[in-house]
Formats: sequence, structure tokens, C-alpha cells
Amino acid sequence: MQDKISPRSRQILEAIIEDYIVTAEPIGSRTITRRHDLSLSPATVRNVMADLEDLGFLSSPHTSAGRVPTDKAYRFYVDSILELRKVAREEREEIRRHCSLTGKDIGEVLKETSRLLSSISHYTGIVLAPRFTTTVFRQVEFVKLGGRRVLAILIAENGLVQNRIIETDEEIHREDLVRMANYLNELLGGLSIAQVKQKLREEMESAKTQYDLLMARALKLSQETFAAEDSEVFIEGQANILDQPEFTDVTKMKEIFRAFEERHQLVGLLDRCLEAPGVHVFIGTESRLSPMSDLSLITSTYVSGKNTLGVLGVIGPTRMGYAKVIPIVDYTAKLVSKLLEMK
Amino acid sequence: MQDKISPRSRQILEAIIEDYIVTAEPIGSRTITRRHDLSLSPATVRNVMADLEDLGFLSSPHTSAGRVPTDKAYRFYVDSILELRKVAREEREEIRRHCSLTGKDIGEVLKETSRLLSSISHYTGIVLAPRFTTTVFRQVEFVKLGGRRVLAILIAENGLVQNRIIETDEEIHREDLVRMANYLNELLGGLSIAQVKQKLREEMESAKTQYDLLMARALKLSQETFAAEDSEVFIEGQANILDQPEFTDVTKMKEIFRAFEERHQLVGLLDRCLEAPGVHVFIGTESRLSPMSDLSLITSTYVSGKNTLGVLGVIGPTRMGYAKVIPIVDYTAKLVSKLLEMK
DNA sequence: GATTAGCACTCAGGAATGTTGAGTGCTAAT
DNA sequence: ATTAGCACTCAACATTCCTGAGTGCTAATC
Repeated sequence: MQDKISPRSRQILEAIIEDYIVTAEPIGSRTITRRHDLSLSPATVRNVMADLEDLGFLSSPHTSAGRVPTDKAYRFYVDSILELRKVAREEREEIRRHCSLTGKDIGEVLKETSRLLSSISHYTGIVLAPRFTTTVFRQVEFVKLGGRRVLAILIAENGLVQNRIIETDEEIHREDLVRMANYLNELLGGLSIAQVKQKLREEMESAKTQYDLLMARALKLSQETFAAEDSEVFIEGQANILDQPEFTDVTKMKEIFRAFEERHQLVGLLDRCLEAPGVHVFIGTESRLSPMSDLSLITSTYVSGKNTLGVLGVIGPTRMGYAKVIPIVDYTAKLVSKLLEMK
Repeated sequence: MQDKISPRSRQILEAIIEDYIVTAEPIGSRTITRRHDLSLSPATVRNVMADLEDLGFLSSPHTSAGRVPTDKAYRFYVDSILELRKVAREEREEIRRHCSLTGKDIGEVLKETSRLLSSISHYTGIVLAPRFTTTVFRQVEFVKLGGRRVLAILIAENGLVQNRIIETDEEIHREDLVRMANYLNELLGGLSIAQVKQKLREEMESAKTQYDLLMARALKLSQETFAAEDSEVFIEGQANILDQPEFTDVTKMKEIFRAFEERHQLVGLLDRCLEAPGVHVFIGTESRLSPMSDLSLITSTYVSGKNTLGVLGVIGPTRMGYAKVIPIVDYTAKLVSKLLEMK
């Protein structure tokens, strides 16, 4: 793929992409010359456009329509053409204003962040919450509910909290629950959740616990407690997608909304972003998810210290305002990182 | 409104409604006679239909189309005609299978319930979670995070848990946090949240706390902790709405999806259901919410003992399978009640 | 008096047709 | 290398016509 492109072609491609981003309509050669003062005749532009089509940057919906940028064109645009705008002052302020911790739990904060991303970009906001399973364990608390039910509250070093209801084999006394919690906190405090699981396995097999019924029970209970896999995603502003003219087609919409509901495909995608810090851009089919074939995803990781916590971003049509949205995602991620920084 | 309706009219109305529920298309006089063996000629049926239209039970989209039931017709149908089906055995089993507590927190359970309702009804499931603010307080736990941040964990008698991050004016020592929690648990345990708030106000004004800085701080902290109002709603299976033929119109869709996102209108509606236990049916405009004008909502309250905890239900087109869905909602609510029963 | 056959009328929706305009590719002149 | 000119294409829109399911009304029938 030698995409050696003359400056003029580049300029025309840029014009087409940027026009298309605002109008959502196929762009013709005359339109271009009218809107952008290139001092070129439509005919010339036509020739260039034909070349760009051969190179795979443009495609025409039908013979006599204008042309539309392909995913490849957007990719080229994002990589080589686009100049990122600074985040506008009002937007910075809006982001700042919405980023506060106090009085909320982390989930709420992230949900609001997702909503913020959607409202500021006019697309759809998405946030992958930190996984409890990647944190450092701090303490567990058992609360006796009615009958054989126990409420387990898990607290991580970074302030994440999970709680589970567990049905035990037999009733456990309140005081015993406290003792069990103390024992477990002693044993497990400061370990990563992976280590916790490992340790639990070891301890259960170790001989000494055989003697102490309570300990054995505690281990069993906590193993249930730590069993669940978690991955929480907040997708807000889904309705914004409906504003996009390209999605008047109901069947396409349906597929997208189903994907938003099922989540797991998206979680997989976001997981990939988790691996490398910073901004990621998936354009159309690049995500390899069929419901996303007409959508782009811009993400950035948010961190605490050097730990990557999660991913946040914006989903919009491939025809998205990259120049504006990329900086917004980037800025928001940094702010959320700062917010969650737990010195 | 003297809806004195002859048995024959009633029968015809029923036929129209039930046909319309499955076909979603205006029903004509001939269609009726063909599909339901009424031993009446189309002409007679036409006369009856004209009467029903005069009474406000039917309306015609245009002169030469068939007729469509009005909200009033559905209301009459639900109140006087319909015979509730038993919940089919497979459905009962499916509901049972999905209702389990263990290893999850209450939020997850309710979210799954909402998903269940949607998948079983093929419409949209909705669940209003119990409000923390209506529960009996059990204990609070403070965990020191970095700097001046404190994580407060509130536990209610019924197993509900809330956690908040609070930014304090000055750093508080770990041991002090423990002492504060003990003090507060002593002071507040067993009170309803409303009482808790009241008590906090009183204590803060009471003279004796003036002497004890720690106590004063504890009160301040907990007041922030108890400040938030909460109302969580789980709406699942939104995409199912897109399957309904009447919603190919995108603008209508948009309005509905926005309402699903904003929630507060729906919360208001569900709150009304909270007031009286049992099944509620809102048909079309009865909900007085404009986005719901073509939708019906069937809800039931779920309880623990004699406390109403929350509301769950199904949202579908007014042309909904009432006879099937009402029993499902009812049954599910009862099962969830049983599940959350904390003896 | 209730029912029904018959008839003239209505109207959405689909097919057939025409028109328009923004677009194209190609060729020859600049 | 650029551009003017021209013949061609085709979606989108408008117009027209046709069909069929539906209606309301009246007069005949049970």
C-alpha cells in the first residue's frame, strides 16, 4: 500500500471528508470547487477523485451520486491530515464541572462521565469501569441478613466496593462472621485479587485449617465471594445515534441497539484498548464487530498512578467529528484519572 | 359514560382487539367475519363497528381503512373482557431459573429480572430498585482512602448497600474513622433513614456534641453521607421496541428512547405505582407522559413482608398481549418478593 | 325490527411513467 | 497539465393510474 499522495489530492480528500462530516451527503466535484476555493475546475477535481477512488479512499453509492469517504480515507485523515483542535474553553469547563467525586460512588461518577461525553460530543458516551478483579484487596465485611443469608462487602484499596449476597449451607452466628472477616482480612489484606484467589486455594488445602471449622467455613464463604467476574459498562446517550441521518434505516439501528444492550462484544473491544494506554481510534470495520461497521469508536484509558483502571470514549458514525472528539476524549480521560488518583 | 354494551358488540370488540394485537393492522368488517365465525354478515358487523366508533372504542386511520382500537377500548378490554392466561409452565420455569440471589448484589438481581421480563414478554422490562432512603439503617463503615477522601459504606437492614466517596475538610485518622463509625452505629442503628436524618439534625444542635470535636465531625460527615437521593431504574430490552411494526417511524422512536434515557419521567410514573400494591396497567395516554402515548405499562409491586420495596413491569405498545403479560408481571413480582424476603 | 344484499364511494399503496438535477467519464481544445 | 464541453446515468421526486379493502347508506328480506 504505497499511499504516496500528492499534496493536491490530499487537500481534495480533506475537503471531501470534512464536507461529508458535516453534510452526510455524497460530495460531487462541483460542490467541492464551490465550497472550497481550490482554484481548480470541477473536471480536474473529477480526475483526482477518480484516482482517489482507485486508491480506495472514496466510493460512490451509485454512478451519478457524488463520492463518500471510505474507512480507509478516515484512517488516513486521522493519521495524517487532521489537526486536533484544542478543547474549547466552554467544553473544558463543562467537563470540569461534571467531574466531581464527593457524595457519589465510583459507578455513579463513571456513569455521569459517560453522560457527559455523550452530551458534549452529541454522540454516544461509553465507559468501562475498573475491574474489581484487578485491584488490590483491602478488606471484607460480612453482614448477617435473615436466615442463612450473608451479605459480603468487598473493599479494594482504591475505593471500589462490591457486595454480594451469599446463601450459606448453615446459619452462621453474627460473632462468627466478625471473626471470619477478621481472619480473612489478616490473611488477604494487601494482596491482588488474583493472589487472593490463589491464596484461598492454598489455604483450603493446607492441613491446619482442617482443625478449625470456622476457618474452613470462612474460606469456603470467601471463595464464593470472590468467584464472580465483573465488567461494568456505562453507555449513555444512545438516542443521539438516532439523530444521525445515516441511521434512518431501522434494521441497522436495531443491530446497533442490540449490541449496546448485550455489551459483551463491546467489552471485548474495550478490553483491547485497555492493553495499551492512551487514545485509540477504531474506524468502521476496524473494530471487527459487525454492528459497529458504520460506527467509529474513540477511546482513551484512564489511570491511577501507573495502573490502567479502565477505558472511556465516544461512539459515533464513521462520519464523526474526529478533530473535535479526539481531544475531548483525551482531556476527559486525563481529568478522570486525576479525579480517581488516590495518593 | 354509560358503557352499556350488548354481548354481541362486546364480542366483536374483543375480536377486533385480539386481531389487532397480533396483526397490527386496521381490521375491517369482512376480515372479522372471515376470521371469527360469528355467523353475521359484514354489513351487520359494520353497523356494530359504527356504533363502537361512536362510543369511542374504535377509530379509523382514514375512511377506507379498517378500524383500530382506542386506548379506551384496551381499557375496557383489560377491565371487563380479557381472561388472564395462566403463566405457561415453560415461562414459569424460565422465571424461576433466572431468579437467584446468591453471588450477586441486589442491583444485579434486579437488572437480571428486568432482562428476564423483557426476554419473556418480547417487550421492554423495567424495574425500580428499592430506595435506600426508605429502609432501616443498620450500620455505616468508613474506609480511609488517599488524602482527605473517605469511603462511606452504608448498610441497610434488608441488605441494600450504598457507598459514597466523601472529601473531608481535613484528614481524619484511620482509628478516628473507626471510632466515628462506632459512635454513629450506636446512635443510629435500627432507625429508618428519615429518622436518621432527623436524629442527625438534632444531635448536631445538641450542646453536648460541642465538646467533642470528633463527634461533631462524625455528624457532619454522616450528614453528607446521607444526603443523596437515590432512585435506580433498570430498563432492559429497549431494542425490542424496534421490532414493533408501529415504530418504524424514527421520530417517535427517538422520543421514546430519550425518555428511557432520562428516566425521571418514568421514575415518577413508577412512584405512583408504589403507592398501591399489586398490578397496575397504564394504557397509552393514561400515563400522561407524552413519549408513552403509544405505549402501555404493566407493573406490579414487589414487597418484603408488608413493606413495598419497588416496582417491576413491562413496557410495550398499547397493542400489547395483555392477557399474557399481566400474569407474567404478576408472577415475577411475587417471585422477586419471595426472593428478597429477609426473615 | 333486526339482518343482509347491493351499490356507489373513498382512499392508501403499489406500479408505471416522466422530469429534474447533480453527478459522472471521456475527448478535444487550451 | 488543465479545462471546457458533451453525452450519459440514475436517485429522487412528482404525476398518474389502478387495485382492493374498506366504508355508509338504502332497500329488500327474514
